[in-house]
Amino acid sequence: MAQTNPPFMTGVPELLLLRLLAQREMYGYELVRAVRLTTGEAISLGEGVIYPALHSLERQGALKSKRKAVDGRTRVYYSLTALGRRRLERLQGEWQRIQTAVTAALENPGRA
Amino acid sequence: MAQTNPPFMTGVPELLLLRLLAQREMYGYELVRAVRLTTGEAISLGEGVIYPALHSLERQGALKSKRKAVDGRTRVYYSLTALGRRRLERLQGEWQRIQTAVTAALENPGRA
DNA sequence: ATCTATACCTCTTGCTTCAAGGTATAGCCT
DNA sequence: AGGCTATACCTTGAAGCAAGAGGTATAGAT
Repeated sequence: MAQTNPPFMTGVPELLLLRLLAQREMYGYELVRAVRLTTGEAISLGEGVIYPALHSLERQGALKSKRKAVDGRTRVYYSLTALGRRRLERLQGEWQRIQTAVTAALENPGRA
Repeated sequence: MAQTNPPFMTGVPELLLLRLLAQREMYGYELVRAVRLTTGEAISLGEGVIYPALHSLERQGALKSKRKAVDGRTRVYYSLTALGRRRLERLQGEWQRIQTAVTAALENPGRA
């Protein structure tokens, strides 16, 4: 059980969170569903992935949080900082680089 | 020093090795250069990645090896087994799934 | 009263990649 | 002879991360 280190997923949670939060502020539980939706159910991240990732990003200054009470529930809304936006851009570039390279290698492993 | 867990690289070495060896048998040192070439220098895997990966894949029965002496040097040539071919197909599908989902989420994080 | 959905959280388990370092031969230049 | 580079194999240690399982608590519906 507990499939550890699933292929191609390293860095993906962070990238998706930053991308979603670049649009509007959201809270953890909401992000769990948003990831499933925006990836067309192809990627599903559990709370055990989302929450630690959010905390880590906040600790590093990429996100800032704000508690809000809604319908007697407490939500923690996250939004991007300037540092977070730069981080998103950098990560997005990395993704582009690797995605392009791997796809090219798969299609044409004979020549560069 | 030692950039650990670089984003988006998990599973990539294995995928690239299987893909290259699906074309023709190759030896470790050759694969190091082949990866650089076929990815247009975008991805460069050191020997510390290649050799352990090859050993692991062989142990799991995805590869078989054959020693050859060439010009007084000993090379270990690897080639795919039937199990390795199935593994390549499965991994390639995984890559496709995640690559498509992430790209879609990056372009259009608002709607599925 | 029970169950489901919402909403937060932590801990442990396995990986995996990567850099650095280690061995040995062949060929070239000085 | 001596030194350097390229070839060719290899191992070890560090750092971190995704995932599942499990834990707490409130609101609303059956």
